[in-house]
Amino acid sequence: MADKNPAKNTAEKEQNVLMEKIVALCKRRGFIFQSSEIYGGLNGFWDYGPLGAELKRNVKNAWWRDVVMMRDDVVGLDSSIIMHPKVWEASGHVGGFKDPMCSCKFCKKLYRADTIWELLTASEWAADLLKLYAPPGGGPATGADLKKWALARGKRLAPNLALVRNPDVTLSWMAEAAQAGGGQIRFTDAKEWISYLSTEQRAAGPLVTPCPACGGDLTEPRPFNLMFKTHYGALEDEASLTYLRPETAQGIFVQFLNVLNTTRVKVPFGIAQIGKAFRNEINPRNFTFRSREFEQMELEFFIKPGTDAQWHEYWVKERMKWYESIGLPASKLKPYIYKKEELAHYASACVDVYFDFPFGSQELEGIAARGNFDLSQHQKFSGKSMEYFDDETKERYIPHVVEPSAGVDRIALALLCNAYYEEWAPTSESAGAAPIPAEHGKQPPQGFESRVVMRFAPRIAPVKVAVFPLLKNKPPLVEKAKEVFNLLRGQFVSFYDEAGAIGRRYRRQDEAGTPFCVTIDFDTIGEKGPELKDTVTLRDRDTLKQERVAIKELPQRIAEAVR
RNA sequence: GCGGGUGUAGCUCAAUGGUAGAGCGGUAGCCUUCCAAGCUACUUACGAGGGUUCGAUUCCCUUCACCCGCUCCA
Repeated sequence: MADKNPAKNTAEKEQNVLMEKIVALCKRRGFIFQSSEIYGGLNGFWDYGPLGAELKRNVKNAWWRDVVMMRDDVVGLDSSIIMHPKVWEASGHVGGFKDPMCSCKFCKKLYRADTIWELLTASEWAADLLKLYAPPGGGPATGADLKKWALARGKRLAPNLALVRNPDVTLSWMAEAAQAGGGQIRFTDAKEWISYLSTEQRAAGPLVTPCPACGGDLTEPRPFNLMFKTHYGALEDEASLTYLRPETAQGIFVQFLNVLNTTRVKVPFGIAQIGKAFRNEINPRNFTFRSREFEQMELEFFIKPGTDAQWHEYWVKERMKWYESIGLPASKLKPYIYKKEELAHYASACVDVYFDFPFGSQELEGIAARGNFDLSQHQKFSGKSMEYFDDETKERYIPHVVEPSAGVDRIALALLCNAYYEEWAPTSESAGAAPIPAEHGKQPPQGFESRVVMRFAPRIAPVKVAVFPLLKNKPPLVEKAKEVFNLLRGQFVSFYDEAGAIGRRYRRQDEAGTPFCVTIDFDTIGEKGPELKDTVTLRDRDTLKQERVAIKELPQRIAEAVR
């Protein structure tokens, strides 16, 4: 393989450095901590600190407000994490949720067992070798042909294939097997033929499946069960085995009839749920992006069969708009439209919402048109009819469903990555100047100092407003500041700080992403006369501009900005 | 799961086979101080478990976590 483009390497390195800075800030400021850190941490699990908890709650509240509160056609649900084990048989998770994996004993590559044959036929060496399975003369090639291939093309293309590693041994056991079978081996198909040529010694075990990359021996498929097993009841026997839910969606399908019967909803309508889900990811990576315990926001929107395409399109648009409403810019959001062959057999369409993280473009949400697969499965497994009677058309049917399913933790991470910004802010000697964007690898000019600011949309910022007395050793200022703080804290997540120099307190709030800081000074307590009495400075996080505002106007000013 | 790297204070980084030091931060105090100001004091660390050794943060082994690459992502 040729060297990677050095420019790309540099860019990648910068992105890695950026991600490291974001992770460091998350820990330093109390957004995200490693789970069980004092015991050395636990791979794939993360805790949210005081600021992270607020951020995450804001994400969930924004979603609940826009998807449930503000709509006539969606109701909420909060189902249990542990459900009847049959739920997971019906959903297909028990059967299909464990992907058997094989790895190559030679080059160590890892494959999903059910994709290997596909990869093989696409690989250069197997495609080349397969020409000998059905040569122009017909029938599999002779041992001499195979040996010739092994010594020439095979050596280059598939160095670890048994036929190439040790052609004489491989071909001789095949010849023996042929003799024992009466002259010729009857291969059921090309797949089996390849497996024979991949097996150096038959006595050592079953036929070998070769590695698509190098031809080496793959291990037997090992099941990876991606669901967390647990037991209900105090006895840990087979009968009490169940799972922590790998998605919240099934709780919705399972309670479909109860919701239908208690809320007088009519198709089309949706059931929304926010909650934790658990998956034994093979390889957690990229900070909180792929965690083993995570939180989902899922909507199952039930529709009349045949209206799938239009509702799917509707929800894709709605959801893209929503991401912009919480401050993720359209330029970093991309829809990924599934190709026909990538869809599950029951799905008619699926679009993922991708976000440009520093570690690449990754999925935040999937919006799938799943037909009536889930309700049909539960009807089949439970024996309960999931049919809906449409009063208007007098039709009876199992509703189809469009499922927008979003990851709270991924969205929170996207917000953190998007908010992180380094710039050069004026120091006291050039106070009043506007901040300027930092230039990579350079020092700020005279009168400026670099600052890190989390530019969250005010709507999702963890803390909305911080209140400071200019000096803490002047009781009238402190008293007044506490009064203002108490005025605001009931309406907004607010923070009171009197420690250290005022500039330091501003910078602390910049790293927390607090959009507003209110400072009580000597004018507030009337030292400069009655016209400035009971006014404060309202400082804007992004522009650093200060404005003189009457205390009684503060709640409205802030409310308008954080709505 | 494989390969490579890393692990010393909250952060960044030192030193050392004889149990560790700085800068920044944090806390407290002084200061009529609006963008990480100044002065003073205080605070905190060798990821975990074994082994070698009189003695291990340092050498060896194991393990855990994090980062990078491969792979995977129903």
